[in-house]
Amino acid sequence: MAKAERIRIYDVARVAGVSVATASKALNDTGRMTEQTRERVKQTAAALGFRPNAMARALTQQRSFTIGLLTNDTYGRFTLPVMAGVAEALVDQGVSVFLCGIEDDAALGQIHVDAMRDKQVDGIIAAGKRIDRRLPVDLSNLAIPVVYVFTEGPEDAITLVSDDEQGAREAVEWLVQLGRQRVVHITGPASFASVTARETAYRDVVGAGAQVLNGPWSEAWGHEAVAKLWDAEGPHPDGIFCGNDQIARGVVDALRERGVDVPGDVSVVGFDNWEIVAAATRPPLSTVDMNLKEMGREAGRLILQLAEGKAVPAGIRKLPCKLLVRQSCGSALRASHSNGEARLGI
Amino acid sequence: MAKAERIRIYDVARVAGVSVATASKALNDTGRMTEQTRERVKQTAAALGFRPNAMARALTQQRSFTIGLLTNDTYGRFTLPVMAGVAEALVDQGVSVFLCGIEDDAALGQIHVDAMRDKQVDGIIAAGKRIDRRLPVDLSNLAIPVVYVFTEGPEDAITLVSDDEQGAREAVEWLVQLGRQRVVHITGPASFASVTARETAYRDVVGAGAQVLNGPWSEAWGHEAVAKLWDAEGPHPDGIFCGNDQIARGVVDALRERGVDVPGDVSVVGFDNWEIVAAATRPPLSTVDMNLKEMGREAGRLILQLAEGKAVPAGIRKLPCKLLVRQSCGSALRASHSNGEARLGI
DNA sequence: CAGCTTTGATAAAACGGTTTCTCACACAGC
DNA sequence: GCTGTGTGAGAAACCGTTTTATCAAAGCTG
Repeated sequence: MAKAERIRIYDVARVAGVSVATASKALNDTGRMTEQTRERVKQTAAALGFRPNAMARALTQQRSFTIGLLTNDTYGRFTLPVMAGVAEALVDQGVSVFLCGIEDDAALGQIHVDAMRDKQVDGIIAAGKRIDRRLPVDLSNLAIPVVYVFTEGPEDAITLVSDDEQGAREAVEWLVQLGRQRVVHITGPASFASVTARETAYRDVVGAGAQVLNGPWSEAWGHEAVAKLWDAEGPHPDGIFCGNDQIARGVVDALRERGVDVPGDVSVVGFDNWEIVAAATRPPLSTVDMNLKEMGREAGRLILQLAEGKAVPAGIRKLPCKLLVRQSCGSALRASHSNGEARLGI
Repeated sequence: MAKAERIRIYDVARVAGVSVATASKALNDTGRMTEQTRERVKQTAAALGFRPNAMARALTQQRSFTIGLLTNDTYGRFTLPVMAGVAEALVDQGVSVFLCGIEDDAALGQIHVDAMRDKQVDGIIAAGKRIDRRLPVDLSNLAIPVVYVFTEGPEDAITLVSDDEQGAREAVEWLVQLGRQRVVHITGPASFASVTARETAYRDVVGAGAQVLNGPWSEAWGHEAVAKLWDAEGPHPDGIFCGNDQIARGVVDALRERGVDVPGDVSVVGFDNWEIVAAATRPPLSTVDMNLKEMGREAGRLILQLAEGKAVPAGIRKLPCKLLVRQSCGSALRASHSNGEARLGI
């Protein structure tokens, strides 16, 4: 099969016996003409396998059907699901996504933003890995719509973040519902906004007797925190709400090594639903899912609206988290909705 | 700051007092003119902040400075580093990357390939997660250069894969060098080409007394395999080469639970260098890194060559793996080169 | 049947660049 | 002084679409 010359609308018009203008209008369902003519052009185009040149089209219209996804988290745990959601929301509309990792590098960020502008993207989605940090790029005064996802944006921007407080509340309430009396919170560094948000919710639910341990976001810290708690005087906790899944995994491992039964003696809940960690924990970890993919979908929808010129009210939108119950809490009354078990290749 | 109208080359020409043609030639370092004129145009362009419209440029030239990255592994462990490498190799050349996840879905794949063609990408990189599986898309007869990475391509294609045999050989030789006498191999399903490649190398090095256990690619299988080995009669292994890091982590955990010292009694090596698993294992896991990022870089370089019309010989290129020594083997004589500790956010 | 409106289709002008061709001019050679 | 030659610059064509303006023919109206 010869690599055929690409068919242009000119060819379609010639074969269909009409002018280029008519062909264009027929294919785009615009303008006026006999239904018969329109149909003939369409069939000719289909028969010839005509596909319009997106560059030429973008030049005349004001749309390139292209958006830029700028991310800090190349290509980490947070941006990944977001990307998947964005792509999912846009593929139906024929919109393609430029992926640009900027790695906390302002210069690199500028390069990518410039490249995006040159390539006339219809919008930019800026995605991060912390909701209390800005990306090292200036996207204001850009004449291109911008949506911020899981990162801090300017005051008057459209920003999508997770509702950490609500997620944490659900998790802790679940532990309390299970009858746990002494629930502690082992979490990350207090410098993170999500840490304080989750902690606030935790204290709200637990009330007096709240106990929070801050440390690094690591399995090792989970071990260490358990050691602290169990080596201390007095009654041990019977419920542990962890700031993320890595800490939770460390906690569960440490408890097992001490002969403490999870979920028999202690219920443990994590945060993030990082499948690879949560599903491999023994027993599998109950955890809070931030619905990052849905966040991506929503970002895609919003940027599309903006690209089409529709107005979207600015402000911060918190998207709800969802508690995902596995086996680390016991008594799984709540439906599991195990959405997507880890598909682990080699 | 008003969102200024975009500066066109027309504006540059007018301000510089030359024709559009001259301006274009000045900026692209083509054509003939006084060095003085050229410089004046360039300075005018810089002063005005002129940036050429990539769409318009792509229409006349035959380059869109855009490539498509088609991946099966949305957005998993293998494609991620590959993407990073690709992007790194291309950003300097002003080439942007369309990321398209196709999820083993032929229809979705076709949609994305069509979208790429419409958008006139200069090349396509097809990346997978298994070197013995094809992507569910037909990229032959495409009139656009294609490079296959970490996936099986057509016979006459340009394909980049990891050299599993060499990597496995290095790992096992390292165990033997350390004085390990009874090295076993716990690995994934035999249906994977990489499993047989690694096994072949293992048997080559170990010779008589080789023992291979196949199972799923999971931590659980690591536990199970250790149980089988240690519950059996006769002397226990003193070296274990694992088919991936998850299995290795299961093995190390299982050994610790049995009171077997790693690396004192047994040396363990994994495969993949999946930081989040390998670095969190206690002790941190020695493992084989497949250099996926370098594979991505090479793919980027190749696709660039092809896009520029240069010929590149077809065939399968195996890129070497690198043994990364951490603490699960003992006696770390070999330099560690711990390239990039896990940067774990919240 | 003259005058007006609607209809179907087209020619031509964008879009924002690059590239090919043409041309005026200065300069050297005879 | 006339011709050839290189040089700097610009006019115009082109890339492949969309869109606007135009127009002939047909259909109505009174």
